[in-house]
Order: sequence, then C-alpha cells, then structure tokens
Amino acid sequence: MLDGILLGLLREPRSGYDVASEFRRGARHLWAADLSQIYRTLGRLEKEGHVTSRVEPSSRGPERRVYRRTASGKEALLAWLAEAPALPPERFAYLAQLFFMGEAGGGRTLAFLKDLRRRLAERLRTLEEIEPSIDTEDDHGFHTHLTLRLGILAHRARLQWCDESMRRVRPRAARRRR
Amino acid sequence: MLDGILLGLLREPRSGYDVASEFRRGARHLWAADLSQIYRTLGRLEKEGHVTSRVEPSSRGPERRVYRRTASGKEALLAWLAEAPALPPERFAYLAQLFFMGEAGGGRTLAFLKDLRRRLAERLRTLEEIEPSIDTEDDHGFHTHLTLRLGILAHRARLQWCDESMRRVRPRAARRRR
DNA sequence: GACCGCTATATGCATACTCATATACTGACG
DNA sequence: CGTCAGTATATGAGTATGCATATAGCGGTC
Repeated sequence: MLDGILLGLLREPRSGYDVASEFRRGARHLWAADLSQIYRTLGRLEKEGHVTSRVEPSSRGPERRVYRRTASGKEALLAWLAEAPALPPERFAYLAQLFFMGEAGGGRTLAFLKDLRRRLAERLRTLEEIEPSIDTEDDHGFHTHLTLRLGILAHRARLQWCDESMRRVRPRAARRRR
Repeated sequence: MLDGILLGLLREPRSGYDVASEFRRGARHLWAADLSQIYRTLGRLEKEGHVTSRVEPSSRGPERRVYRRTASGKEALLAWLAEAPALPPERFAYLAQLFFMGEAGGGRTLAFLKDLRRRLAERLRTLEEIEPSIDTEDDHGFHTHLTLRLGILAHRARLQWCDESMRRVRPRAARRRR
C-alpha cells in the first residue's frame, strides 16, 4: 500500500527524507508512515525495479540518496490507481474502548466522550487550517483538496456524534445516581 | 489492542471460535480480526495470566478450548478502558488512491467515486440493518449502539462527500474534453 | 569551541497482521 | 454412502509496522 503512495510522491525525483517531509505536509491525514518504513520501502521498490537511486551531495547536510521513478514504477502506480477503491479494514481503537465501557460501570463514558471530542476537534482544526492553502486549479491540487475535504466532513460528523452521544449519556448517568 | 477487545468479549467464558463469531456479529464495524490472530492472542493472554483455558467437549463438532477471564484479565481490561481515547493512525487506502488520481489523467476520478459510493452505501446498509435489533436499555447494548451510531453517521457523511465530489468533478471532466 | 536543531540514511528488534495450510468432528442432504 | 457446510484449533511463512538507536554533516548561537 505504501508502495503506491511513494511512487505517487516520486512524481519528481526526491530523497527518502524529502518524501517523508512531503508526506507530513500533504498526506498525513490519509496515511501514517514512519521514516524507517519509508526508507525500507524505497529500498524494496528499488530491488523491484520501480525506482532507481543515486547518491548526490546536499547543500545543507550529509549526502542524499535521490530516488527516481522508472517506467515500470509509473506502470505500477497506474495499476494501483486502476484498482477498485480499497476499503481498509476498520480499526477504531477508541470505538473498541467505548464498546466495552459498560464494564467500567458506565460512569466513565461521559468523560471519555468529552476527551475524545477535544482530540477530534483539534485534528479538525489542523485540517481546516490546511484547506485554504490548496490551489484546486491543477489536477493534483484538486485531488488533494478532495481528500482533505473528506477528512473535514468526517471529523465534523464525528463531533456531532460526540454531542449527540453526550446528550444521551447524561440522563442515564443521572438515573444511575438515584 | 486486540487484547482489550478479547478480554471484553470474555465477559462470559467462550472458545476462540465463539469469540470470533461474537466479533463478526457485534464488533465487525469497529475492528477487523482474523481467526488465526484471535487464537494466537488468546494464547498469549493465557501465558500472561489474563485468561485460563480448559478443553471441553462440544455438542456439534470437535473439542473446544474454552477461555475464562481471570481477575488479572479484568484488571487489564479496566486499565485499557481508563486510558485516554486512542486515535488510531489514519489509514485510508482509497483516499490515498484518490490523492494521486491526477496521475491517471483525471479521467478516472468520476468512475472511482461512483464505485466507492456504491461500496460505502452497501456498508451503510448493513449497519442500518443491525441498528434496530439493539436493546439500548442495558449498559452493554447502549454502548454498542453508540459505536454503531458513529459508523452510520460517518458513512452518511462519506456518501455526502462522494456526492459533493462528483458534482465538482463533472464540470472539470467536461472542460478537459473541450 | 560546545551545543543544538535540522538534515540525512540505515539497521535491529519486537510485535501485529495476513494468508495459506493441516487436521478433524458433526449433521444434513441427496 | 459421499459430500458439503459448519464447527473447531493450530502453525508456518512472509509482510508491515513501530520504536529505538547509531552515525554524521551543516549552520547558527551562546
């Protein structure tokens, strides 16, 4: 999976470090990846012939290993884009916690939702801050904006759900106290 | 992470196979897990003393290894529930594809979104079918319903996003044809 | 000149996860 | 009686991921 992302980011030749920075700036909200993971994957892509690398001097640090996408790499990228939309396995750790919160007596649910709401709101804020900086005229910018937009709408829906849930929890908690 | 879920499902003694079935029925929308992964994790939880197991005859199949949660297991579960809400690393494979869809010339975006919408709508339908069957009176049912509810709201938001996105894509595609 | 932060690559280790495969019992259906 | 679906456990192999750590150049600041 990371393969496609790295091949996509290598639209222009870049070092692993640059790819990782690009990643953090533009794609952080859609995929998480570690520097070590990126280096390893680039290494594998090179063995597979999807990229080539060349060591080049850097103006402000140690030597850089610059990766270039090959024709085969471009092909692999297009093949990935031609695949059906990949719905990932759902993995919501906080929902799993909430699912069993009844075992904690139910008294913790409200505090948990409050905390969750705060964290989600924070994430939403960072997404909203990025949005106006995207130029939607060119194709890449347009698609970037589409993905960012889902992040924003999804987070808003989650916040609404937090509010709805907290409204439902309060009377239950009150009943328990009686 | 799976530890907490398994310990939660072991509110009553169950075999690995039962846990997996329970999983598919009630928690499929919040965490994905493989049977082999569940067996292995139960094995580890036993080594750690959080569960014990005993082989018992089955009425309709081979022998079952039934797991029981220990006091230490209950403690570990409560500790997990007391942790802050765990926001998982974002991993949206289909968003990653969309992010780079400009490389495919942009002509594929609409078909991609249509396909995605269909898949998401299908998932939403299965969630909505489960909803009315949940009894929200008891604590576990209530919390189950909360998590299901987020699944439903999140999917509705995604569908809206698909529609919004398709409306934005069409004029661009028309412009490209000129 | 010492130290800090950023740039830059790479590896080791442990865990998590996926997919395939082996084994074997039971009940239903044709 | 054969076969299939469902019940049931377990392991091997390969991949992905996360976290820590080692190394080292460069530029600025105190």
